[in-house]
Amino acid sequence: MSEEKSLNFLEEIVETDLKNGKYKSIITRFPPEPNGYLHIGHAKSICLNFGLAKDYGGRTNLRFDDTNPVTEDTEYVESIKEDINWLGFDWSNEFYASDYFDQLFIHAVTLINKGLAYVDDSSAEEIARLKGTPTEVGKDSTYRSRSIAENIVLFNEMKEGKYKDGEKVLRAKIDMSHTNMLMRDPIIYRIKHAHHHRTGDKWCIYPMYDFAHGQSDSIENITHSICTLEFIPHRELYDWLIYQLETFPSHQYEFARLNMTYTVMSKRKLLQLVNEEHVSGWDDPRMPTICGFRRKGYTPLSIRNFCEKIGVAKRENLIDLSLLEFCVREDLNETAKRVMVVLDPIKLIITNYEEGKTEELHSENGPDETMGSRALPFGRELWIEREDFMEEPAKKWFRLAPGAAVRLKSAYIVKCESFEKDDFGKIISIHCSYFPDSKSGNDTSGIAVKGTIHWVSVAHAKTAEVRLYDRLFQVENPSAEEGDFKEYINPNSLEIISQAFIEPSLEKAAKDDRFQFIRKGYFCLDKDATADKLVFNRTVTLKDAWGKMKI
RNA sequence: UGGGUUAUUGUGUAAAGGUAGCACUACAGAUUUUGAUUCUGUCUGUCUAGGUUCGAAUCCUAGUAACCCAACCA
Repeated sequence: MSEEKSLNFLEEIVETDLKNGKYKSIITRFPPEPNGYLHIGHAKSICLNFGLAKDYGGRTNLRFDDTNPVTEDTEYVESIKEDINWLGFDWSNEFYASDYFDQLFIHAVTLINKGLAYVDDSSAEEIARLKGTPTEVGKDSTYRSRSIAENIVLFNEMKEGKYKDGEKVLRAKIDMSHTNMLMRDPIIYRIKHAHHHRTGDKWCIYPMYDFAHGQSDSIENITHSICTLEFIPHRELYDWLIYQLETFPSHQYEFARLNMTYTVMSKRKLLQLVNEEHVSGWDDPRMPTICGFRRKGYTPLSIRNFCEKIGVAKRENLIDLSLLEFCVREDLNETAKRVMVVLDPIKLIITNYEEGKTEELHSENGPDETMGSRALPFGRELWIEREDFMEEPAKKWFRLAPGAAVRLKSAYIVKCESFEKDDFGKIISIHCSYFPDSKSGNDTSGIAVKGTIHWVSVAHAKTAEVRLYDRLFQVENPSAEEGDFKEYINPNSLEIISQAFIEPSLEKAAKDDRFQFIRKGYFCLDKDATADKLVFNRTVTLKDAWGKMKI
């Protein structure tokens, strides 16, 4: 018996529709507005839409919802396409809502001819006032009773450019006392004398979201139009338009958007972070954008796995950042090359090791033997991590301390004999003796040590800048806190180590390489790296049981 | 004083009247030349109150809480 995999509610809907023969195959769509960069919340939607089609043998269109020329730009179109591809998905068609402007105009005329739409000359303020409130019914506009013929003339004049922005709108004629605010004669066309990134200056009237989006779905024969919870009230209008226009009956289904701890997910807030320079840009590795995660070193697989693990449902959620971190560690643990880098150096001198001597040692590149090994130069003087030495060792301390011995990874066991301090009491060097017969691979010393530390040969070390990223916010849910969310920005979200010591093999680091700096975390090369200056980003730390114990 | 949606451990997500499961987190232990990985184990849950039933997370009734809706944004 094969274990029955439990389905999320959307998969159940699709399976039922397919089983009942409602559709022969499904078509979904991912409908970004090209006015910003994609974030991890979009990744959830992408995985859902493309994943559903992939799992059930359907297709997915990429459709840019470009009905507001004022805020949209081709720059965003390109970045969105890049991000979707990077995540590992391909679309069946690349469409634009603006491709349908002619058809949408005809649909609008149809509504007018059916007496279901009218041109309103009221100001925005007046329209808002007459709309009422959720608890108070609206009132009809005085223009609501215009004749069909007059509406046709006026709407065409709107299209011809006879009116200025805001002078007139086209509204659906539904019900000003409807309990659903969206059904109170929603605006479906407005005048905007603006240049559109695709249609140029052909149009000066543009359809509103509810009109354009739903009918674009119909035009593309989208079977399952999946969106987030806040669009639930829109569904009634979505269905009304399909019914009145007698177009393909696409159906809208809603799921809860992704929220994650220690970050914000709204486009508006992310834009603020960029504009007010709290981060370096949309692809700042601290941003929850897809390009931010990419630059930080996250893999497409890890993000897809994350989207799989968080599930899909209709209740508000706040996902632990630790789950995402688990996913990226899970992937990188298997694939990242192990290397040694010392971030906060202190010099270790092996007093009984011949001066000027160099040995070539070897170390495994990863847990899987097929990853091979690499040469590692070893000498009398080494850089080790400052935090790996304690003058007065804590209990359960496995690392270096006066009189204590540790294994130097892939090298020898050393024992601390003494250490030196400068005038300020800062330790500047540690003197050790080594056991020649403890060499890694053929250790005959019989000495057992509890700790193993990483190191880099002073004589062979190269340098690099290393950027250590931490969570962008200090609180779990900055959006839910009192006051401005930016008050909760973590002031220590970026620590730059301008000169870390790296093992020589890292000089050949390439763009898509992933590394584990042993005992320190996963890292990748940053786009700022040049031939003269390497720059690494920390993708994520390793789990740190000792670090937790200390607290 | 309206309408809509949702409620299962710290966080997510399953269970379609029949043993509340899985993952992350946390904690404990084993292994470890990364205090990583791996392995083993432990803790915590059905919003509340009634009802129906042999049996309720699931059905009924009444509450409660959270989120969404008053852009010529999407």
